[in-house]
Amino acid sequence: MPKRVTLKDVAALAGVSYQTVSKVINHKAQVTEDTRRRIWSAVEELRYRPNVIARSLQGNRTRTIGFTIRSMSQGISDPFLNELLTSMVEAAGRHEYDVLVSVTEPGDREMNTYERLIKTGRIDGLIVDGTTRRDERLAYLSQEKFPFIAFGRSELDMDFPFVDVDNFTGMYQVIEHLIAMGHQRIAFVGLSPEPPSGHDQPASEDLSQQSFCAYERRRGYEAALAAHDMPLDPDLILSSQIREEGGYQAAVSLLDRTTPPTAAACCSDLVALGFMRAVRERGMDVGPRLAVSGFDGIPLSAYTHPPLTTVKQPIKKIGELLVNTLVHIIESTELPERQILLMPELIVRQSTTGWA
Amino acid sequence: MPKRVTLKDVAALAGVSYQTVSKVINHKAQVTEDTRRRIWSAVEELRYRPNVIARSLQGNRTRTIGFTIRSMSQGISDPFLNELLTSMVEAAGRHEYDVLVSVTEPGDREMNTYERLIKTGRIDGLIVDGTTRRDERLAYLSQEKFPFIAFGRSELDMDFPFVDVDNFTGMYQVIEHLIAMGHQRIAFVGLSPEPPSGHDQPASEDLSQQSFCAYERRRGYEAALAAHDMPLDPDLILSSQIREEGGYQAAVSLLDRTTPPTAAACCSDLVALGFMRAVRERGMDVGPRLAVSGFDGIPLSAYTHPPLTTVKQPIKKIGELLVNTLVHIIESTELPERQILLMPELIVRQSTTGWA
DNA sequence: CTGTTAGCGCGTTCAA
DNA sequence: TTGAACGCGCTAACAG
Repeated sequence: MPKRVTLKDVAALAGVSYQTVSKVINHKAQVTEDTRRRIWSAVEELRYRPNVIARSLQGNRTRTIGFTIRSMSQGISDPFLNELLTSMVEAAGRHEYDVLVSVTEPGDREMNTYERLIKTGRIDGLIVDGTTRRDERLAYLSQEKFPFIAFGRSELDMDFPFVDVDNFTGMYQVIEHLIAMGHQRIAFVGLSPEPPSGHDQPASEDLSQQSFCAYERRRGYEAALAAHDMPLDPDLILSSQIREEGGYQAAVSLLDRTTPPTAAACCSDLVALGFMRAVRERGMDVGPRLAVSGFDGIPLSAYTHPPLTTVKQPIKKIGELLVNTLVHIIESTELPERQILLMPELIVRQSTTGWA
Repeated sequence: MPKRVTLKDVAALAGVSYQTVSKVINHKAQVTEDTRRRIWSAVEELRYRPNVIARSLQGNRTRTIGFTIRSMSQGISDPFLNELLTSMVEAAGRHEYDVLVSVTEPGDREMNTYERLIKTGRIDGLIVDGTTRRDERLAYLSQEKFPFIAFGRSELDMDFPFVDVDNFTGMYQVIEHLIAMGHQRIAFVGLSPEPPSGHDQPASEDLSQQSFCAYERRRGYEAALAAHDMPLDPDLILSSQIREEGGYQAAVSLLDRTTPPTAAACCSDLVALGFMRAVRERGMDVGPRLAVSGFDGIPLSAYTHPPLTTVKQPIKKIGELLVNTLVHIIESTELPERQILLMPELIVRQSTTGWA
């Protein structure tokens, strides 16, 4: 580790006290033009950069925001992370903040992780991903009055800041589209964090385990059917693991029935891909007679075979809004909006329409 | 922001000096069983957690490692990031380190970003991604004697720690496989960071801009052809943007020729997907007569249509090795190996063999 | 205009 | 076995 240059080194070279250097660097000083120049040239010569740790200690703020991803099998969709993280880090940079990433595993020790995160003083605020219907993490952070923002909502008896996409409407639009294409038996492939449960048995009845966004999407499915006076057949509602394999298995279980559905609305693009693979393995074609839709709008969805009908989330914008809003909260500056709901966009492609 | 509990608060409650508390907490004290118990119960009651910023300042180490991703269009493949980052963060956690993520954009200001990163004292070491053939970042870090490790090698006149995959051999194996399948005209679709250049004109001759791993893969391609006495046709070597779109465009340019190739070895799975889409749009089938291969072995590659022949990188292991090695370097502890080269694994699927 | 004193929370002396 | 003094690098408040 190279020796670090400190204020005192600069001060020595410039022939002033180091406190004066500090003032000049922070533009909080009335100094003669001469000493200012001496100081800045010493800074340049020594390539001095202020120690952010010392600054943090003294200022009681780290200019760092935390971001927790839930390890594998839950939380954000793979191909999103890059884009989300990049947009968050870039947005943070614009406010001169850094981003610290932590991985948390749902379970007993999870709250300990959060406690450590917020009580050791290494971050000024936290971005929480993958909210559940009853998310204790949010309740905890709120109770501790720690600045945070959630990517996704939750059914809590409290207000908290969030950025979310209207998953209900997104799925509603998908189902309406499928109905418009003439489908009568539309399956819904939901998400479950753990190994696939069978039919309509959520992996656990515990609301604190159920993904909020998956729940919203399912509500959108049910509402759309109801709005068109179509029956809700519990046998057509599955939940699958979050990745390709889950969709594959769901498809197997659906397609081998005597009366399989003619359309499947999947809760993620990756799941839809797994689903489509199973379809092809059975020698069938994905298209108007057996429609498959995804959710997320990952870039890849345009390049699958057939290209996937999906709902696109404005992921870059989400990252920016999360960071910008959180920074406002941290700095207690004026805030246009603490709760932001974005509309997703239905993208219709050949996986539901065929090649016409 | 809630008020923070400090050592002094604990000391007051336990009725001892705060220095004593510090010793007990760090297990560096001979104290009576009685005071020890009083202290720990005070810690519990107050839910005291040591302030890591203060610790960092005093100890001159932050227990934080930095990870720089190159923003969009370069660097690590999308679907990898989640897995790599997760494995890195988890591995770091085992050493009680955190991970700070930065985004850097290749260009003039890039080195400033690195200077800031290492001179402001916020990280103890750095993991550098997306190395180029002549990577000035590595030279700079090395010259500054800042602890770092690269994901990927570089052609520098110096030794530095890295974890890399043998991309040369990986691509070599792909080409041998294609040759064994009877192909005589095998195209190579390389990677270029910027908008696609035409033929064999690297976006720039500047080695500091050329991706090292892409170069290695191309060398593997050339070596395999040579080993089988096959001619090297410059017209069959393209470079494409790193994502799906690039593969799509490369395919368009290849397939519309009078004598198109019968196989295409792509430098990434995403590129291969774009390629395959273009093939299908022309009413052709990907398979033994028009083979396409990828590189990376992202989970998705098993679910494409047809499933993609690819080279799988042990990404989780890479993340762990990067972190473990870097921590050894930071702490100057014994080190089994500073330069680690992992063998990738060829996975043959139907995109080159067809459905038998 | 500039330097001095003080303290952020902690770990490490060294005395008591 | 415990506590007092000191300093990590910096900024803030005040004194000169």
